[in-house]
Amino acid sequence: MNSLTEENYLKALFSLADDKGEVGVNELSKRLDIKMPTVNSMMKKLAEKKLVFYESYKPLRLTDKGRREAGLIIRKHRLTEMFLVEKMGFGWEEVHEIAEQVEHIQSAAFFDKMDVLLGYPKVDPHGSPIPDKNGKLVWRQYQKLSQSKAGETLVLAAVLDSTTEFLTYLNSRELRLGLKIKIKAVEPFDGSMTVSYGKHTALVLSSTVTERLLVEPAGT
Amino acid sequence: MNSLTEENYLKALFSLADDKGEVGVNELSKRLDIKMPTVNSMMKKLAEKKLVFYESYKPLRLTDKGRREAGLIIRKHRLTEMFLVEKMGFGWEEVHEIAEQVEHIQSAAFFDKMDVLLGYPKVDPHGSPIPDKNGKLVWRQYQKLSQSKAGETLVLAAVLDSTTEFLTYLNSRELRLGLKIKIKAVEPFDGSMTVSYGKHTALVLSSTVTERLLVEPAGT
DNA sequence: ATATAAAGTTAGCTGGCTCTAACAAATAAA
DNA sequence: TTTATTTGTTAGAGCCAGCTAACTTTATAT
Ligand SMILES: [Mn+2]
Ligand SMILES: [Mn+2]
Ligand SMILES: [Mn+2]
Ligand SMILES: [Mn+2]
Repeated sequence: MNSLTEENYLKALFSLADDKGEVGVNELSKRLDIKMPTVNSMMKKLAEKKLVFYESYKPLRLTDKGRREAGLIIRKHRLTEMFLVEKMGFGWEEVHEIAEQVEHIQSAAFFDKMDVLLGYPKVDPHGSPIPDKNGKLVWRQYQKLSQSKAGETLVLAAVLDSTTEFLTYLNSRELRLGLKIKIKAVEPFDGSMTVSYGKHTALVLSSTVTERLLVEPAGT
Repeated sequence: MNSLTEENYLKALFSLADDKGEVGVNELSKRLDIKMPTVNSMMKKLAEKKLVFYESYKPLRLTDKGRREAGLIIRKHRLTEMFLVEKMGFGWEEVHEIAEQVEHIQSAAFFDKMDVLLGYPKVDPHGSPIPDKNGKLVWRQYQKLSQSKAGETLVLAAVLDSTTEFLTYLNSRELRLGLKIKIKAVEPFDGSMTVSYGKHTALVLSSTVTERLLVEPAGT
């Protein structure tokens, strides 16, 4: 059994992995807000447990086992967020912090029950996919809103930032998942977009925002 | 903020307190399955935090602050058990272990939401009272089934043992809270009782069982 | 009253997870 | 290609929560 601490390292490794599955110690250190020497020794420990490939001065990589265990924790996190929103009436901006704690509960039955009650959901309230019971996670092919062009109509599919601050900002603009958004103009200077959706006919989104929104073409 | 470890000590102190509110180090040590020297030093730490009164070679006592904080953890534990049974479909025999972990979640909103969804319950699935928001807990005046006499009719109000094993035994005999039980006979030799309830006309309960069941007079 | 047993304490050690300071390797800049 | 910067590692320390061994105090039996 992995400790709560180890679980948080695994999750961070998983989510920081680049296309090659590689993560730097420095990067991980910054994400977790834990100093590099601490991270370094934890990586040696996780390597002992066959969860991480570790070689001096080389990037870190999760083993299959490590990736699986990370996926299972993320599964618990996302099922929890979904449960909190769908069954307990929380807003999507309130659930990440709570799930960060609940994900460490050791009880398969607890999360299985959530899964059943929710009807085996495929995505969490932020549009992120929920890994299956083997910890396997697959993202649908979304792109960032920032990469779309004027004239396109898109559906808001997921957010890349689940902090209360960002989601509260989206709430204030009535931006929700599933919303159909039309891009009216893109300002070349700073990348800000003028968009329309629902009752909003001309709302401006900064690139800070459009970088954090994932969309798919309308009608998929 | 208290650590998970400190919270478990506080809960144990609370539940072991005798009529004078006193608890011995040895007693606490056995309950927590932690050796006496470890308990001893933790008591000094909790005394520093003004949660317990500690004097060498004298019994331990929770301070008002300690009792309040213990009560609030027990509140979270019992609300969780109630939520698991009432809203998630768990059996009363499955919830204690899960609640033992969930009680440490730091989120007032999480437990407030449970409270609202449950309609402000006064007791948990095992008949134990749920402390109020100030951590105050009051037991109704129940007595042990073992203290009742032949001929009496009683209502099963609470269990003193929430282990899976005991509750599974009760399930197998269809013994549930709220059940009306008539005592047909008490065997003086070993204190075992022959009782009738529901479809059961003559079922024998050992004193091990009757010691763990709390009852009140039928018609209260 | 004395001896024995039980309960409580002290001292010193361990493992888990964190840190800072100093050093080494790899990468980027000049 | 040499130098500077960034990244990664080692060494040594501290705090937390546990342990055993040895000792002291209090309670119980004889
Ligand atoms: Mn989240
Ligand atoms: Mn977490
Ligand atoms: Mn319980
Ligand atoms: Mn607990």
